Amino acid sequence: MSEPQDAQSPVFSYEQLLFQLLNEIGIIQQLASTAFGRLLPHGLTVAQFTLLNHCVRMGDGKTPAQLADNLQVTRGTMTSTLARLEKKRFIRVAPDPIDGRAKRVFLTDDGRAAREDAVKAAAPLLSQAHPEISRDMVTGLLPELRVLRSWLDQNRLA
Amino acid sequence: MSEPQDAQSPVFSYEQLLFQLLNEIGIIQQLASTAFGRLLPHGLTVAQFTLLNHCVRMGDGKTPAQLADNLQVTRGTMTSTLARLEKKRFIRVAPDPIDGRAKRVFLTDDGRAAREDAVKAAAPLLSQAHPEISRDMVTGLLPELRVLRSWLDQNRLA
DNA sequence: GCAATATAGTATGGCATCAAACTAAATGGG
DNA sequence: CCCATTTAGTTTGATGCCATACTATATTGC
Repeated sequence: MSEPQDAQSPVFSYEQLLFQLLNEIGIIQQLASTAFGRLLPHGLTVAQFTLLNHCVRMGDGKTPAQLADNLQVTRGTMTSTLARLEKKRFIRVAPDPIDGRAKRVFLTDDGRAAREDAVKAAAPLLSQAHPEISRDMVTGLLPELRVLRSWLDQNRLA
Repeated sequence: MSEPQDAQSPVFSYEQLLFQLLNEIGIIQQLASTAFGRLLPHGLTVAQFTLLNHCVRMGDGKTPAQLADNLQVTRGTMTSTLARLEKKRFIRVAPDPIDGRAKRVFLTDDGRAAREDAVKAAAPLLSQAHPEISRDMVTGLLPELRVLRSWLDQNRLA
């Protein structure tokens, strides 16, 4: 029915192009996260690894509310993920000594070790992308996607 | 502790960079899909809209297995989404006259209308991204992300 | 033809996610 | 001081998603 279209031509509206982009991003996310999740050790899920990784890289001792904000999930979601990680003894959750409403989240030694194992388990899969996905392509994409993320973050509708 | 690093410098390994990229993509996906889901009409979810939209754009009459493959979800997931859309009368699912195992999925008039409404509801949000996210940026990102998606698709472990 | 295999679809169970409603503690304006 | 509001965290219910195990139908090899 329709001819193949070059993305440069004005046949696609800006809205259509942006929608295609977000669509592509959605599928990449799904494929990558499913593949990654399959090889995580210690029964870790992607969400659980993401939290451990964040604590290792950004420092622990944050409140659940801060973590939820940093990782872009609701507090309810964070409550659930923290409970699962605590049951596995990968984190420790202590009451905040100053603010009676708040808690503080700390990594355990087991948690650090599990995160290390996960990083080691994932490395081969990532390496496999080379050379089809070149380093230049990755370094080129990163700043632009950060702009996009930043915009979405700012314009979050509450 | 550590100095800010330019992504071009070899301080980040290829694996680390790719991981950062996938991380960024994950967060973009989550923010975009949550925002999009909030303004969908008729109680549509993102997954349900995606299916309707696919049928409108790529033609209906496909089997659930084909749809699952096209949209990159498992067949179990597709069974569930199809059931919800059928309950809303947005699609019709008929047995395949030739292959006794298969079914065929067709849009209803209500389904087409609901998809139209959804597109109209989403347009303002997408337009809002201009000019922070330029058309050139979008058209530049698209082909590269398609390469990445394609690679992940090919190397799907399973 | 028939047995072995492959494919279509379903069912179950578990995790992640959001929205909305809720409890408890802190904060701020009179 | 106290009440109203804000903030931290939890709970509940719904959806999406995967993995796994299952049924039913088709295909293939002998």
